[in-house]
Amino acid sequence: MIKITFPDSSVREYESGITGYDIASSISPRLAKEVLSVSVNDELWDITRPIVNDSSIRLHKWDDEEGKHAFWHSSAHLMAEALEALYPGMKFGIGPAIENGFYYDVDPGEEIIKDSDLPKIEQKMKELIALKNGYQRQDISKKDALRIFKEKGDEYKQELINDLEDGTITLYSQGNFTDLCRGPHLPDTAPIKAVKLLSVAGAYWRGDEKRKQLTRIYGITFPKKSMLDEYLALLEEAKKRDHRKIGKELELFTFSQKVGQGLPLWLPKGADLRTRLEMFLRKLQKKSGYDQVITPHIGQKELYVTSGHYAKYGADSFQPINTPAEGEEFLLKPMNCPHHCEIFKNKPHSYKDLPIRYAEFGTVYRYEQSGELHGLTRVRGFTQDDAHIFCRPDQLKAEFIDVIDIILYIFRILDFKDYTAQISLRDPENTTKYIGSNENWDKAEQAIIEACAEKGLETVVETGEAAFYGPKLDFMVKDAIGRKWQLGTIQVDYNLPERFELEYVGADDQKHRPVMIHRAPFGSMERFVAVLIEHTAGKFPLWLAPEQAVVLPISEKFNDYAKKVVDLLDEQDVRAVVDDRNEKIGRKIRDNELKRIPYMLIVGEKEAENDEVSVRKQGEGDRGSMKIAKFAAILNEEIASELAK
RNA sequence: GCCGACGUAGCUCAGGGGUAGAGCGUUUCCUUGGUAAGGAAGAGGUCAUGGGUUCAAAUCCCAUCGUUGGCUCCA
Repeated sequence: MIKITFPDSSVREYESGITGYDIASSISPRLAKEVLSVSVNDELWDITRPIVNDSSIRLHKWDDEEGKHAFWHSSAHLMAEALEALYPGMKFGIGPAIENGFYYDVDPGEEIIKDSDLPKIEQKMKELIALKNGYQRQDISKKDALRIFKEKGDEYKQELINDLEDGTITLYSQGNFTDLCRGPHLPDTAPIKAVKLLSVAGAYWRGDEKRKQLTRIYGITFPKKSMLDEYLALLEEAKKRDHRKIGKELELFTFSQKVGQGLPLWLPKGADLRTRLEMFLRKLQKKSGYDQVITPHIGQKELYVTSGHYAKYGADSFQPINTPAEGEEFLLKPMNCPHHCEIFKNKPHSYKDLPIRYAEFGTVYRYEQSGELHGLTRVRGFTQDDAHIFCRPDQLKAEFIDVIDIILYIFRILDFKDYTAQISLRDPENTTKYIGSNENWDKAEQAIIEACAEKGLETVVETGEAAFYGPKLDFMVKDAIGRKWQLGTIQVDYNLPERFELEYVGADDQKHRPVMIHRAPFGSMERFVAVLIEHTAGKFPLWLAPEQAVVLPISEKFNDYAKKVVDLLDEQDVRAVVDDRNEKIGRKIRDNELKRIPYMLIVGEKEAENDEVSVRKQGEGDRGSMKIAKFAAILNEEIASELAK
């Protein structure tokens, strides 16, 4: 007999050799039907694998990550089986479960797999599901594993096996398909009731663009047909929040082929929104001791040679601008830090002056590869809400924490709850990617980790994700369909102060090197506005809305009164416009609802007689009539409460 | 940059080897209406651009540009 410990710490005895499935059955038939995988001493197992030692277990159903994972991973194998049947000789890379579904990277040789081939692959998968083949696990020696895949002619699997320890290698087979795999898998294909292959993409083998590009097929499966329908409906719904769509509908921004790709044109309402965000941050920064500076859009190439950016990015960025005078070379400003370093050097600084905080809404230009451009979230010309803090080493942590506070404050005001704070450290295996001494890197990384710990900030650590000159703390926020974008960023830098030979005079009358913090709470105005649009679906908070109210005259007879209302509201700092089209009130309401203007003010004979407006809130409906001044007061109160979070 | 998809009126899209369609928007006229689409008439397109095939190309083929789902990259 063995002892099985459950998550609630209860312990039951079972015969040695019991399986996860058997344990689930012993609890309830329903659980047995739903269990997909099992964690045995925190290792994920098949529910058919015999447990022979005392263990603590967790059973996973569809609702658990681990359950879905087994389901989708098994689906990936199923797709591979279908592919092998349809395309004999196809070679396989890796095929994992992902957050939503699964993919498989395959090398179809001479064949090209297109979107239009997906239905026939789906069809094959459905045929294979009907066979209800079991997934068989098999331990195998490294030598045998290599032999099998060598015979099959699959060099990708051989490469993977070569990186594995002998004694840890397992194969899984279902039907005619055998794959190198750690598992776990479903007992058989029967639970897979709905299949949808979503897209075809190119993906470099092992993520290395110097290696062969394989064909990646994305798919998703569900235990019920209705769940697939719901998922697809959800995706459709999410697409309605796409900032590119809403940006067009609400006339916030546009692009022009003639101006160039990745170069956004802000339309009046978008510019208004963006300016308001800038003013908001300006005010916040003023309170936090920042000084606003302004620097030019180009700088001598030499400036970026000094900063190290030219060596790192020069070849892959916009090329130098040449002037009629010989030998002059300028670069479009790809970042503001070198300029700010030169501002710091404008005069000598005492330790008493520090920290010095230079802020600038600095527009920068970066040559992003064409395939990387994406709406407003990835562009070639954008404006960073940048600032550089020059401080003494003993001030670093406090400064860092202050910046975290600014970012969290902004997220709170704008209701961004679902964010990830990511600490990006350098890859210790590959230090040539970075500049600066090991000692400085260690100090900088330590400072970030300590500051986060002190703030009690929940973080994830990514090694190898640091900037080339220093580690950073990034705040990642998801868009409508779940893609993560970096918004706020804080970076510690010991390198630029050294390269620019920045100094201050200490209490000891000696020269010392300041530490630098790069930070941008929004990240860039473009990306921030994009994510804000997707979060709000274009229904901006009142304080940000380009138009806060629209006055709707019942008939053209009341257009003059409507204009008077707008003027009166303007005196109370309320942004209002008139819809004076020759349309019925129902039509005006509909159109302005769709424009997401927060308040509609309906005016006709009754209102004109009493200096009133009939108030209607966007998405909510009639709020009754009130004096114009009262409405303005209510609106300003609402704004105050939005900004008091 | 790479793999896949797409590009038709301001917007959303249908069509498709025989010379251009719808709805919305826009313009004019009628209507002056009280809480989510009033009516009529008109204007508007070198079917992304450049080649090729063909008696004939918006339609088929190639290239380029742009957009897009991914990959890589992201100072």
